[in-house]
Amino acid sequence: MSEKKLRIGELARLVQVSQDTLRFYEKHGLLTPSLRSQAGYRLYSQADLERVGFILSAKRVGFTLNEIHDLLGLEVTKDDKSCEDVKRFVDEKLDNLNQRIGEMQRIQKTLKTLSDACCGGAEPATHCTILEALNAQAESGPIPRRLL
Amino acid sequence: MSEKKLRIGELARLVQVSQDTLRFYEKHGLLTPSLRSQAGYRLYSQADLERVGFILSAKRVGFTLNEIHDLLGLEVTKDDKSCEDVKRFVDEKLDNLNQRIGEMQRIQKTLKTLSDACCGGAEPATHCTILEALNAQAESGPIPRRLL
DNA sequence: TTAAACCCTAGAGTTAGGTCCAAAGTCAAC
DNA sequence: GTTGACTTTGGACCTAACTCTAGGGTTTAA
Repeated sequence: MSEKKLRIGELARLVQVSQDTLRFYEKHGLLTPSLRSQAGYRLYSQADLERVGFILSAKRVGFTLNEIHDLLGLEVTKDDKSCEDVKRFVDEKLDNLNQRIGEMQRIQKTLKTLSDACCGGAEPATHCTILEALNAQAESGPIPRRLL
Repeated sequence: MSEKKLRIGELARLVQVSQDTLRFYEKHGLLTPSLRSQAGYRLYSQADLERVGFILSAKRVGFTLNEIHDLLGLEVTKDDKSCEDVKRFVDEKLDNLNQRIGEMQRIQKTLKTLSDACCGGAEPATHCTILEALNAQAESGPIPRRLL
């Protein structure tokens, strides 16, 4: 009852990247298929699938392949003295993840302001560009000035 | 009472990028200084400063320079029939911004799981790698299994 | 038993986003 | 009136992350 293994083409289709990309990740130590067939075909396991899932996900949120490599390499062992290092590294990543989420939310608001203000909004052409929308936001700070 | 203009070095220091980068953005149509001195020096206005701020912010959250170029080009005019287009474009960006925020939060949780579980946590070496942490998360779905 | 569809490797090429350099002009201060 | 810190241009160079090509082996369905 060994699990079903995927060949490179199947995995590629499944996760929507090219076969070249998967080979590229392998060359750079991010994803080594757990097995090869007699003919030398790469055979990917379920775990490999999860791994590539993480890689792509991390990539989408802005980690570089190098960072992802490091993340995947993180491992805390029982007798750990590297614990501190791991925690430091992870916490740093957490920090700038937080910062970027904040920034994204800010841009999200800006885009929303733009989208709302422009099409059939009450004010016809007041907030008309990204930068005006940004300004509109900035001006309405903690205490929204326009309402005073 | 014309506003204070910045030369390229001052702006560069202010926003923490190289002068080359600013010139690069100019060459690619993202940021043209509002003025040049007689000698041909670039002079950046307050508005230019805001613009570069937006560019860098958008870049940090994962927009490409091309996308940023398009975002900056967005403009809704009074007699607008392009309104639909703008809205479509912006809403699409909003969508994948949302998706990426979700993904970031997921990774954030994973990292937190890792950080918590590893250093002095109750369970010593159970969740020890990113992928195990991911799994731990997945297993505790809507109804956290471990607690049942 | 052969054609179509798959896989392999090695290495060259591409794109985005800078970064570096050389040769030369400008400006403030001493 | 020259030194030193600034600026200009054009073009070469760089890194990350693919993407493509050539030349060849494998598997499977007809």
